[in-house]
Amino acid sequence: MIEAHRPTQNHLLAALPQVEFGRLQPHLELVPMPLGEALYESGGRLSHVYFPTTAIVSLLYVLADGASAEIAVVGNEGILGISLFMGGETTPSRAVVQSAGHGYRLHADFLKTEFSRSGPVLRLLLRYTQALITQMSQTAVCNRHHSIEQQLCRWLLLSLDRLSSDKVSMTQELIANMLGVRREGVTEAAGQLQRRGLIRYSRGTIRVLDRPGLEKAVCECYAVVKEEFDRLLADILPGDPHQVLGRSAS
Amino acid sequence: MIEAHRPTQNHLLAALPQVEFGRLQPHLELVPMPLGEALYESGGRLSHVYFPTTAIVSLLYVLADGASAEIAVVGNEGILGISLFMGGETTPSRAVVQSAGHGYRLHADFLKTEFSRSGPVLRLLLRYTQALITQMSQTAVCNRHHSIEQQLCRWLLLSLDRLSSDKVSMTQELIANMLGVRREGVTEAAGQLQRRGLIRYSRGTIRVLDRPGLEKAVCECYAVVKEEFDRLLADILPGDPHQVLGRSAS
DNA sequence: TTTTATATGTACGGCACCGCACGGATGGCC
DNA sequence: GGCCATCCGTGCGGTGCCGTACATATAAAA
Repeated sequence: MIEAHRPTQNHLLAALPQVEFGRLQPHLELVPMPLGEALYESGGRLSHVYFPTTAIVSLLYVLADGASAEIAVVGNEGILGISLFMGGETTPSRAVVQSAGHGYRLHADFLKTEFSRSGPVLRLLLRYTQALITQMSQTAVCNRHHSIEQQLCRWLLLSLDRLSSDKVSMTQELIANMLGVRREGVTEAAGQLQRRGLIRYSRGTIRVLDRPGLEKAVCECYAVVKEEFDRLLADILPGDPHQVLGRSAS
Repeated sequence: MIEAHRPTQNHLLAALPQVEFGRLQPHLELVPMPLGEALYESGGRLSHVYFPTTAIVSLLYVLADGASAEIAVVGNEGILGISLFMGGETTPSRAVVQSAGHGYRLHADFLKTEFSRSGPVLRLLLRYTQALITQMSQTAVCNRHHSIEQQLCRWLLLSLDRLSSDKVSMTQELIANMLGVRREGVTEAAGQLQRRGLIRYSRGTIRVLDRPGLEKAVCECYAVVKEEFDRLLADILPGDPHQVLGRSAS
């Protein structure tokens, strides 16, 4: 089955007024985002910004000794490459495709021109950036205070919100990398959740069986981030104002 | 001894071109920042932004159970209340004065007007915001992977960079709150550093005896944040381009 | 089908940090 | 000086996660 790709599958693009969207549209380029691809590397110069539609991308920090941690997740609600319009050109983080799919990209120069018009594009991107800051902050606190199991729940729900499916394709090894913990720790936590009937794990595919149950097991961090996204983008994004994120599958 | 207060003690204000600074200056209001004061609370509406000059302010996240963690430090190199110009009006974090001093504040409306001119003020504030994002991200990773001792070193150096003294006034209890660890953990770590002759602790005052030694003991996170601040603000701030942060005392 | 690579489950000692409890030290205050 | 609140040091058992090692299961390749 062939699925049609449209820029408006990205919520930020969809939120732009007609005029702005019209200006951008001819410059939006559909690109595949295969699993594991790095949209940009730590310190690397950015040539484009990316608007995921069906893909999910992780913002990762990698330490000198190879240890890493995910500091934020970006899906079809967001944009990658904020350092371009924030003025820094580069960041010390990596952006790695966590779930394969597609997205649209836009040339750096074009975005900067658009941004300097100080119109809806600027306002929208800054709002989104603030939401991203909230996500990063909450991640920092979660890293400090919550168990692996709680963090796994948070991670699963964040991914689920950005997919139109109840299946997350991801090995425990990769999840461990995201969370910055041992692979065995994830095995352990996932085993717990499975025994409680919340998920079913099999070789790189997690099926969520009981989402309400997951939401009971997760720490507060998930809700804080979700509500802040909804709040910050509610008066900008169209549709149900209290559901910026969330399952788009019925 | 009376010390004169000048807005340009804040590096961001000092970095503004004459014209912009001239517009702002009449609206800048000197305010004391006593230890423990909250400049804003989680979710609270902001009436002003703050430019610290001699004070240091912590951005704290507090969890429902009372546990907390510092996600960033803001001193005379920065500004508090970024959610005002980012468009969100509020954030889920608290801003608490960690080291007493002074700063200047500016009415929200005035700042927003200035920001909407899309001139140097906007560029400067966005650059700073990106540097802040880096600090938050690095904190998240540091929370995950580094020992209390390393984090204490990082915290001390970050504070030192924002003071014009080698003394940090802060009880171990408060530091523990910032780092999101037990007070005893800080006692332990500080004891180690003291035994190695790097610091001297006595009832709420830490004197740094061997800063180079501290810089050897700290994890990479400190340098990453410092270099990113210097890089992002180097072509904006006056003076030595490689020393945005750092001891201003000789 | 057999082989091979990859993914997941399990076990075990070690350690950093936690929660708790208490003793001792310091400095302000009467 | 004597009292008292605050701050710092220390000890102890518990636990969550780590590092390591190895066994098993599944899917892909030969």
